Amino acid sequence: MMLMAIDGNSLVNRAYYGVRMLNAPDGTPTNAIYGFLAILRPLLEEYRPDALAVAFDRREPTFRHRACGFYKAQRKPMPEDLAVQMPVLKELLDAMGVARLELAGYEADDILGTLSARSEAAGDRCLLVTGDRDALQLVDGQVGVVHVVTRGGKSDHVLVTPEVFQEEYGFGPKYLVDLKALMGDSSDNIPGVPGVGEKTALDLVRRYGSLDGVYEALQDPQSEMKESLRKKLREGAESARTSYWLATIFREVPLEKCETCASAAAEDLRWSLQRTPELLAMMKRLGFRKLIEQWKLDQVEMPIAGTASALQAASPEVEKAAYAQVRSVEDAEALEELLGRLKGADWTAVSLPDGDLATLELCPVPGDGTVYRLAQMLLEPEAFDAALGTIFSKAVKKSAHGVKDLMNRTVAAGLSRDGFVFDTALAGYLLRATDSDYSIPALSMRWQTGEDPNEAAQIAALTPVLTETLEKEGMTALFQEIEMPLCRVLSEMEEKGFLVDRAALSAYGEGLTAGISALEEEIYALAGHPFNILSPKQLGTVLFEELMLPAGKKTKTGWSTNADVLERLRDKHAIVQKVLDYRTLTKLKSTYADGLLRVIGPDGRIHTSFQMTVTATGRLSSTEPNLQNIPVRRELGAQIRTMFAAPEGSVLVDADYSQIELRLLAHISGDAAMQQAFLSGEDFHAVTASQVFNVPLDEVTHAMRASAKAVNFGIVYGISAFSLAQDIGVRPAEAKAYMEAYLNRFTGVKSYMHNVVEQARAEGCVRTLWNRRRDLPELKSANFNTRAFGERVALNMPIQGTAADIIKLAMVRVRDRLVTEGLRGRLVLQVHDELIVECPEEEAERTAEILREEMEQVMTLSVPLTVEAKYGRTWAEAH
DNA sequence: CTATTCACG
DNA sequence: ACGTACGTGAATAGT
Repeated sequence: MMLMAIDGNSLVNRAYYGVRMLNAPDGTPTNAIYGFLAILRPLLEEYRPDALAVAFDRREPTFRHRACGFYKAQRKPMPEDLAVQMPVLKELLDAMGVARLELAGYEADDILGTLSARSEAAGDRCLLVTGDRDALQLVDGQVGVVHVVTRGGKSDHVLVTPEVFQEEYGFGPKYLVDLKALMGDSSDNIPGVPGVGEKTALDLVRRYGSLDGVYEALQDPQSEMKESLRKKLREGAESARTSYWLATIFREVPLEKCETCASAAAEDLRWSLQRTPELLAMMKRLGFRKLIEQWKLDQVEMPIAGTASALQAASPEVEKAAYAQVRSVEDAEALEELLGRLKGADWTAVSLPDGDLATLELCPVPGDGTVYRLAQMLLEPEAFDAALGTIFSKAVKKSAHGVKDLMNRTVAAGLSRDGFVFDTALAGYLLRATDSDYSIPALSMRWQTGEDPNEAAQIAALTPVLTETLEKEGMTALFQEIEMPLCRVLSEMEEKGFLVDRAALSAYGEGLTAGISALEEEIYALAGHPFNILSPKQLGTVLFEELMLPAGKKTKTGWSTNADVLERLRDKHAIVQKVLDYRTLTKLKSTYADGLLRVIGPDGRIHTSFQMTVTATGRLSSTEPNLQNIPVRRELGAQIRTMFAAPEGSVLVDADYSQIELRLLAHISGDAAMQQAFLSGEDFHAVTASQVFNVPLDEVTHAMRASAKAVNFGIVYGISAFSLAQDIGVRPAEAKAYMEAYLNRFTGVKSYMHNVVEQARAEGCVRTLWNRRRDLPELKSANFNTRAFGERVALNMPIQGTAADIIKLAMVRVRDRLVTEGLRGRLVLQVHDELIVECPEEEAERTAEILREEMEQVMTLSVPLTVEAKYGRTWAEAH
């Protein structure tokens, strides 16, 4: 017997924020309800519980509120469009026959705690489903928590067992309460011990076992604890006790008093899906066609017939939608038919409905629109593997959604990356680079390709529409010659990864910790008391109220405490420099030392993901981790680059474009003087300085060059005199004079700035040299700031975007050159104007040569594109 | 979740 | 008179 108990409020909140917008046919919002079921369905399939219950919070104050006035005192009310969905969800659960538990005075958490306690007592297993980490305190031998998380906008879940918890926290689940008593929880208004954050609290519980253990150790003068921490713990003792009580989930809720459910005995919570006409009617009313299909709810009416026809017969309002027939391929004969169809088709839409290669859906085109579903489970292993081999061969041309990621899957399964000819996500992105959602439903909405819930069918419908639109926009070459080939290159780079010296990084982190502790003590001493230095709010109070330093800029929530502001205050008080240093060190520790250590794979390498559909300009981005923002500007941070290395016998070759954006400005604007400056081969910023300040080249000072450099960058970004003044620390009038002098020397740039904005206004978009486009609705805005922003973007995007086109094409060429010349070097990283290849030592020179050649020759411009290529054992050495 | 801060090109 | 540079991602605090 296994009971699954769900925290309804927690799940519905995740669902609400996870699903953007969704309405029933009658217009009422349904996103939270849909999201709830979308999270629940895979859980039911995966864990197959015998019994099911959903617990909800009630509006009434709980026993915690009664005892403790501030508990969740400022809890925000539920958003209106979520609140209206709650009764509907409950009605739906009733229609599904799922037991619903709620009781005034108790939170859903407490009901879960009680159910799990009772299950354990009865010797039953129990799975608690929640998005709330607090419930992890309930984990025990027979009690697991399915922790629902949102990753990258998608809902996912992790089964937390005692072992998993121990591994992650370093102590047992029941001490989670002790942890929370120390660190507090701002979202629940649990204060904890002021000044003790997550790090300290974790360390304390690991070391002393429990809250009691910590306070016993506090009594012991022998125990190793810094005086500042002792002070915090002493002062926070009472708060910690209260927090402990608040954080403890109550496990003896009188469920018998619950009015929404006749009995909470496990036997009476037994559940299996009953396909009733009432449930079907309700799902239709809500417009959940996909769920009706997935749960086969319509089988109550037409048990055998295909889903599409059943729906059409049952529901007049969906009659228009002729959904694709989905055929499950379950025997050799059906497989034969599918392979025949693939052979006869020009191309085939492919999708992985479960996100892995265990299930494929294929829609051959041209064809009769049938979607073939191929499931590993339903076929002989040999037959399934052979089918995969054929499908992912070069001969079968495929269109898919997110080709790079699909390639990662195929290659991990020992299959090839060949034959991908179209990517609907990538095409959708190229056509509208500023959209935020390129999911299949979003694309089919935008491109009006119908409402078929089947992904493969949608890909098949979208592919020709997007192909034509790309052609019409003149973007076919960009798509075919740059973006599609780049999928393979990036997939290979992600697979290879970048080798990191784990031990060195770890030691570096230890060093930072020492520095951080020392600074912390000094800052507390200077402030006169401990506080959270990383909290802008608390820091602002200390600096601007207690120490009475002159407050500068404001943010919408209070005083600004950013580095710009603090640097101006550096000489006013000794604490300021220490705070700046503290920020630097904690940043390096948390984001880089700890952050990178967390993602080093078993192969000792970091495998970043490159995002191809994120930026508005055409650049790539890098996530989990971001390897495009590894420190370099300051020495301490740049040390991290010594830990990115090549393996023994290999080197890293690092090639970067020199001033590619300014060269593109010179080319695109057609400014003869600027082109001449680049053709002369002189130091460009110095030449600019000599022009702007009207002095001979050899009389340009460092300061003049620095100012000219700032102006150069500013021009590329569409700067104002005010911001330039801010940047280089002169008065706006002076900055304005620089800019005027600059634009009078480079009149081509001046007219370009004017023309590009004019053209953008006329056409509603700007383009790169490869016809990558960005829409600019901002230019038509009634808001001055929005319009000004649009103008700056109009100036910048063609430059930044062309640079992106160029390096992407270079990546494809470099990769092909390395392969066709039989060299063993492979790209490992791109950082916007820089490429890094890892190669055997003996191929270093040749590889550097190829990088330089391909990068420089990728396009012929009116100015040379120059590349500097170096190599070394580490990234620091090679750059 | 949003806001702030700070790392990169 | 407005408000003040383009493009990103991650960590943390606080709502």
